[in-house]
Amino acid sequence: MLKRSHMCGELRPEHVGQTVTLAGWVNTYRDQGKGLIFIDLRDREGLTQVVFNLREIDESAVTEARSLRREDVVAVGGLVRTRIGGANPKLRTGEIELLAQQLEVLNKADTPPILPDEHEAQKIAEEKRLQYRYIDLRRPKMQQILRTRYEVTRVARQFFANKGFIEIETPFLIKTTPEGARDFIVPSRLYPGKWYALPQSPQIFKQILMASGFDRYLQIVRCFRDEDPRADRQAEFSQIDLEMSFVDRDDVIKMMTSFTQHLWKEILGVDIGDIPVMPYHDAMNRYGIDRPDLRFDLEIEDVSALAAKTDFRVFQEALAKTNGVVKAMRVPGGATQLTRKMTDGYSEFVKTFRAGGAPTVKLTENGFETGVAKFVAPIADELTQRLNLEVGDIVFFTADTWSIAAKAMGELRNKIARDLDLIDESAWKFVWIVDTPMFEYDEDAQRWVAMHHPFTSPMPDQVDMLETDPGACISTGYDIVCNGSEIAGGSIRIHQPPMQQKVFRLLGISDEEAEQKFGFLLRALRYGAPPMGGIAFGLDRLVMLLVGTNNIRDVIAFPKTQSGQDLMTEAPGPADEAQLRELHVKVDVRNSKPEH
RNA sequence: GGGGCGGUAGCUCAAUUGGAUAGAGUCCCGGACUGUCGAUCCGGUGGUUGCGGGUUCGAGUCCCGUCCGCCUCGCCA
Repeated sequence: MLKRSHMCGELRPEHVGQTVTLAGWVNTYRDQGKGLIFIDLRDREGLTQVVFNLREIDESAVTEARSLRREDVVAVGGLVRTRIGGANPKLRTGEIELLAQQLEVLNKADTPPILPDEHEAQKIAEEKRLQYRYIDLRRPKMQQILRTRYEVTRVARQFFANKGFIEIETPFLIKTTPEGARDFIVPSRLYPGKWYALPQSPQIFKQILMASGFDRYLQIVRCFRDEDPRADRQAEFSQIDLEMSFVDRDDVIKMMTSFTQHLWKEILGVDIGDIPVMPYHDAMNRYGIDRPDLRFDLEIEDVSALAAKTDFRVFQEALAKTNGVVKAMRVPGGATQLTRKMTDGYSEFVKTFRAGGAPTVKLTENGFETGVAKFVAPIADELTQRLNLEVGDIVFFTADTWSIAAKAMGELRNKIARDLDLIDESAWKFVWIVDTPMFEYDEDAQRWVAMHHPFTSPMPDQVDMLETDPGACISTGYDIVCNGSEIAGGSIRIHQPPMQQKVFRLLGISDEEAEQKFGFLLRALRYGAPPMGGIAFGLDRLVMLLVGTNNIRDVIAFPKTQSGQDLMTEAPGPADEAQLRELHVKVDVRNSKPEH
């Protein structure tokens, strides 16, 4: 076999005159006739033009070169020379070419169903790209994304190593735990009828490592949650998981701010500056969402008090509800930019978030017009003043319970920003969201559920509230949000058994159940656990932001589809009877089809 | 589990109101061409219209079911 001497992105005019050997994939072939063939040879570093010339080598080699097709794997030896036909500015190697002297076909490829071209990839159905992932991953863009992903983990390991963090692996085969997402479970061969679960995160183990005295822990780790995927969500995903001992909230925020700044500097060369801190309720009230996109200015106002003065039944009915509110959002210039069809569309849009609709008014030179203008007439001046309205503005309202109205308005805010192109795509807007409530009440289950997770500590001055007013109790939780995307979340943990017990009870987990499910954690706390706190960065989302994609499958080498299949390997697949017998598992596929 | 969009040649798409032998580009095959670079030009092969049923003289098109992909609500401590 011809031995490779250089990579295909490497050769420059200074190599002219050298005899080299390249190896790679045939990216394109251009046959100029019996005596002259061009091949663009590709490897992960780039493209190099190879020329086969009948005048320079024997005819059989040219004939063989002529049979090359896309994605054949070849090695070519020859002489580097300046291009005769002029340089190609599109290629980094565009000033030179390799005059072939030897050709070895290492693997003749079948005609590829898809091609790893950037201009093709835009058009090719993602289904095909996933099915032939090995071809799609040859694309320079995909290579660059996965390299960036590696760079992120490399920078993280280096940064935290310098800060005294130790990387420790935690098990994948663990015990199923209550709360949280649905677990993936794995049958136990040695214990009939018993099951392992795959971790939703290494949360409990990293806390125990703190109890074990490791002080600072890091792990870049896969997590598993058996929930429906989304554009930015996969059933298996990766975290940069961190935990620190003897720290409070500000210590963690400081450390992780520093890391985030360092990461953006290292990967993009961008100085993101300080990361502001915003209380959860501010985020919800002003932006309607706990991960506000601060790249644009639209803000939401609570106008309940004004709305109460109107006769509009929608407002009155909402305000009559427990926690009923009326929210308003001014869209500057929206009166002219948004058509009736669009505003009707927005009304339908908010219905998907269980709001009733999004009534509007436009402010014209003649005062409020269209929509609910006649209802807001009595509060016209106050509303104008409150929202700083100007002629040409449009105002959207939502009226419902606080949580529904806020969410509907928050989603509408993001949608209008996209539609009106208000988002500064070059901006990096980070914010810490803090002071999140410990619990929210689940109406369906009729009980409190943890907003973060059951191991989150309340703020020190809030401990008494656990008993008096759990719904108002503020946690130590903190999330980093970047451009409307949550990239990390964590908290100070409970490190004293009595408080952990108290929180379990509040969550409706009995002492017996707590002992059975979390006994090992409670004992670990009992035998001496330090105050501790940590965070986990969503690696996939970090990479998505850094490479500028909104598709999580782009940043995972072998991702799954929305129905949890791997189109390349066709997982999941059946297991044979013997395997199942060994695992003491019997399959009971209920046929949900109607009988007829 | 719900809603929306889609599935036609290897790939990307078209096909009028239900109407003739389902077309085009590209890929592939053959030919021409010694400076191309998303090469070009000429010719050709290539189809279970996702799958199963139904309506009809006739279905890519209409109806029912089903599978798959994407987006989304629920869900995701």
